[in-house]
Amino acid sequence: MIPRPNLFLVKFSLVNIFPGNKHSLRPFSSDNTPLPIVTELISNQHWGRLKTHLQNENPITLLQQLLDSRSDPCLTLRYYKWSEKEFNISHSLEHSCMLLHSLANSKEYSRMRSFLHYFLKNDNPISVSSIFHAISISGDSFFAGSIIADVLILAYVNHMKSDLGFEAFKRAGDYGFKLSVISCNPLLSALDMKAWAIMPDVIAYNTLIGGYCKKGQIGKMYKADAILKEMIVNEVRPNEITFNILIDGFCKDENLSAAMKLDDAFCMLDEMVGSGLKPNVVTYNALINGYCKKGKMKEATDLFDDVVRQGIAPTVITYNTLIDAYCKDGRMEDALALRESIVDRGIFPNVSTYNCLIAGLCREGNIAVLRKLINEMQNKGVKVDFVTYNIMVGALCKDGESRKAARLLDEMIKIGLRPNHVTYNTLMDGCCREENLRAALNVKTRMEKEGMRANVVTYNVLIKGLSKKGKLEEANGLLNEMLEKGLVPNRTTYEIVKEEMVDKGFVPDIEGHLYNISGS
DNA sequence: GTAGGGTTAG
Repeated sequence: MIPRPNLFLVKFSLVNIFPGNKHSLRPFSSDNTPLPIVTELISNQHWGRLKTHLQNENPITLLQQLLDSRSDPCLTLRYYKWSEKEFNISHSLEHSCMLLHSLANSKEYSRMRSFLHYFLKNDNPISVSSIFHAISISGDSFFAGSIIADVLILAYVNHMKSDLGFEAFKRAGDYGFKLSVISCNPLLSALDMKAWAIMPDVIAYNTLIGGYCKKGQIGKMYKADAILKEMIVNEVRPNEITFNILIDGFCKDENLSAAMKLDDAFCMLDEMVGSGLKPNVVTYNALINGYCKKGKMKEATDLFDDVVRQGIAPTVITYNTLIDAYCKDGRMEDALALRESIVDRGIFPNVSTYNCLIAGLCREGNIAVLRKLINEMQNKGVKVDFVTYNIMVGALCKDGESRKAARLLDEMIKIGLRPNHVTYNTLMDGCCREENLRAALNVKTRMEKEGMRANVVTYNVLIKGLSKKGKLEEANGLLNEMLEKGLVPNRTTYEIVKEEMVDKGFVPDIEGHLYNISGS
């Protein structure tokens, strides 16, 4: 038997392979403030200790640093509120808007709502026009600005200040922010203009349908389909995007009784064509991906040929879908050849193309080609991203090289790439596999120091590691911590620590979702 | 919950 090559023999340092990345070195935190320590104190609500830390510092400067350092906006929000109360200060309008922008970019809509509620609570005398000025200068995302305006109007209406809400409505128009039915309907009702209430438009319906398609429960597509019918009844015409969302949803629905069929997706395609809409490359990408993910490579390539015959130009995503499928099917030569051939069609492999191939080569343990491919990326000026690092961290962990994987984590931070949950969770899993529980727990501490909160996967990995080594008490401690933090355990949690979960009153329902019979 | 397709974690 040929021994599996040790991945790290390649001297796998993406920085060494990518000298170009060295120039983009960014400091992780400012030199004079130990930001990770501060974020940890905020995260654990150690306000007394934080106050000691702040003795010689301006609380406003710290807010500025938290905002500048891309810290978790929820954490920054917590500090914002605490510092206002503790030091009896009011943070500036601009800082408040910066925080709103970062909450909007993180899709923390309910926190935005409560923040604006808090902001307007004390009969805030700041004029609507100053607020809009601050919104426009404190962030560069037009999209986030629109959401802030939306939530602001809603907050005015909820505070019985519909005159100010109406003023904000007009200002939003001046700045070109796009408002939604979420704020406009309540505003119009407040102004007793019910007759003019805005019907949800195609974008609102598509958003709603997309929301159902993303959820993983049984019957989600039934509900999504019901909304399609509802929009037609309300005389809102579905467009290409509506059908693309639905087709993609059906392709990814794992709960269909006949999992190997793609009937529903193709019924949708018929309905789309029947409505006079023309399927585009996005439609076919979703269908090709559906075939690929169900292991039907023949059908996938036939459909691809059909698309080309129709004169629809495949995109890099079409090719990435096929390349990834070849890789996962063990057909690395086909995958590599396809990546070479697309250049002739004027399509250039991007970082995702390389990520698919790198993941495939790692699975095979084909280090020689892996090294060649990474050189090629460098020559073609395609920069590695955090997914590339996540793949490599995963590969090293699988090889029992979690310490080397940890070095890659350091490296990615050094070159200014931000690790995500996948990075930390993968590394923790690697440490657990090597029964190095202390290292795994250290990774969790580190992730929290950097302002990233542990998620359900984090806890599942650690609880599994601890239980496997018989440390049931500690595992139970983490399970409690997870529940205290308001995280919802899932099926995996249940499978790992069934007894403890049952003790706590959790039972899975028919769909595998957990609910708590003790009512808490 | 702020409209669509591809790559990474339990």
